[in-house]
Amino acid sequence: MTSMNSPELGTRARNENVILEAAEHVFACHGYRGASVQAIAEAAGLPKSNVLYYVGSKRKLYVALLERMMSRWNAMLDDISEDDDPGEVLEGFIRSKMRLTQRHPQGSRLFAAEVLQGAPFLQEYLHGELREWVRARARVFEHWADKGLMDPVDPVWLIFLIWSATQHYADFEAQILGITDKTALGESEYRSVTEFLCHVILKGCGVRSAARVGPSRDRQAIQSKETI
Amino acid sequence: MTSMNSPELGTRARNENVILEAAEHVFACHGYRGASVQAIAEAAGLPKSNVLYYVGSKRKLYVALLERMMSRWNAMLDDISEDDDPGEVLEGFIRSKMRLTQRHPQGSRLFAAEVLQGAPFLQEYLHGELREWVRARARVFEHWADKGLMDPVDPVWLIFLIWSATQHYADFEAQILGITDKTALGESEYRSVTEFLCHVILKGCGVRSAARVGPSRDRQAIQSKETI
DNA sequence: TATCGACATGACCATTTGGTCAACTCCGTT
DNA sequence: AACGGAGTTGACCAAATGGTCATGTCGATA
Repeated sequence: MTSMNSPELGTRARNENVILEAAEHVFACHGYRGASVQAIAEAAGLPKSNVLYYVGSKRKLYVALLERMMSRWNAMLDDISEDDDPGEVLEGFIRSKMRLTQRHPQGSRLFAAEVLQGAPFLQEYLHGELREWVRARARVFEHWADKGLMDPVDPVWLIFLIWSATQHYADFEAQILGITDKTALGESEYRSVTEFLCHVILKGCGVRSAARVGPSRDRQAIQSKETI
Repeated sequence: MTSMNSPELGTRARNENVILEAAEHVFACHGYRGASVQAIAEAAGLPKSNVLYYVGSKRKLYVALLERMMSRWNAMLDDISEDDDPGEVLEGFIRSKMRLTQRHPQGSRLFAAEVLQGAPFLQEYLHGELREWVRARARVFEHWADKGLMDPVDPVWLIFLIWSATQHYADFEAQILGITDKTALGESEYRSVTEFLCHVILKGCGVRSAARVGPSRDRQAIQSKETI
């Protein structure tokens, strides 16, 4: 294994991957307490002892998953400035967040389950990094409102609106499938929802939509960013 | 006890209430599997045996809580018709749903946890009653769009938008508190969020806002409805 | 061939799980 | 005073929980 860290993953990396995927699913379904190592092991197709051998403990596994999800989230974030175009920024945010939801629904649900139980493992992150990120964004939004580029809405509520509206399609997938009578949310649904959200939210905030003619430079930038 | 079913609750009713409240909290935090009868009993201040004596089993308790939450939801629902005013209806929906979130955050979280695990106990409801309710609403929205009373947005996505944006303030309370650095969401926050959502969503759908001068007939109707 | 470290896993452990049960108190009726 | 049903609860059970450990297998190096 020391001799090869080449394209083909070593045994360790391969098994850890399998375990992480399985665990993300089980934790997302049942939360931290409700998930059992046995269930994760079965989902991974490995004996329980083997799972513990790789991940150390249930707690470490859970933390590793949360960290992976937060790093995906961080990789999605842009810095923005007052000089940027409000329409482009808002639309970019909506599209990025929606893409995150689409690509990592399990991770999104894992995050939701963690927050539902009071975010015991994410207190620090929420009160630190994320809070500052939101405040920075909020300041810019307020500046835009002052300049008359958008309605003077509460910028924090606006961020939460985008967050919730996109997150919903992962967390409440079961409800959406039940109601729309589909068996899965496909590319076309995600596209349709994204367009809808861009329309309603931008218009609702009095932001003129960014020029939308085919996939723009902006959109490609987002795509390449999200390809972790 | 047979002789008195007067104002003062009997022992049974009183204890069942205590247990339901405690259980709603624990189930909302940890989901069905993650909640233990022991934890519920401690939260209720009763011995485990006593809890089981009243509710029969963990499963029955969980189902009872879901049913209570769905009945609260049903009690909130209006029938609407094409002749109603789109602004009034949309605003009424947002306000009602927000009030439900505010009054029953535990119940909202319980519902979220249930849906997160794939809604095993609510399949029937989602595919039946709720689906029909959404479809009926959607038809009316489409009719309004045809008449030019609102933008031709996908009515189902619109319903989900309202659902998610309001639900968020219960389910992600921990995140919101962490980010806004508050310790609780109070009446003023809920009011502020509600006004924000009404503004953005109505404007975003191209619906002219209903005449808003103080608490209207409409608003009082909603209030009295929600007083279960 | 012997050795070593990564990988694999069944046996096992203390604790907790949901649930049962028998014994008990308490109080209104006879 | 005797009875009976609602309420109360500790003792108990089999099963599942997270985690440890000893015993392996296997392939690369010496």
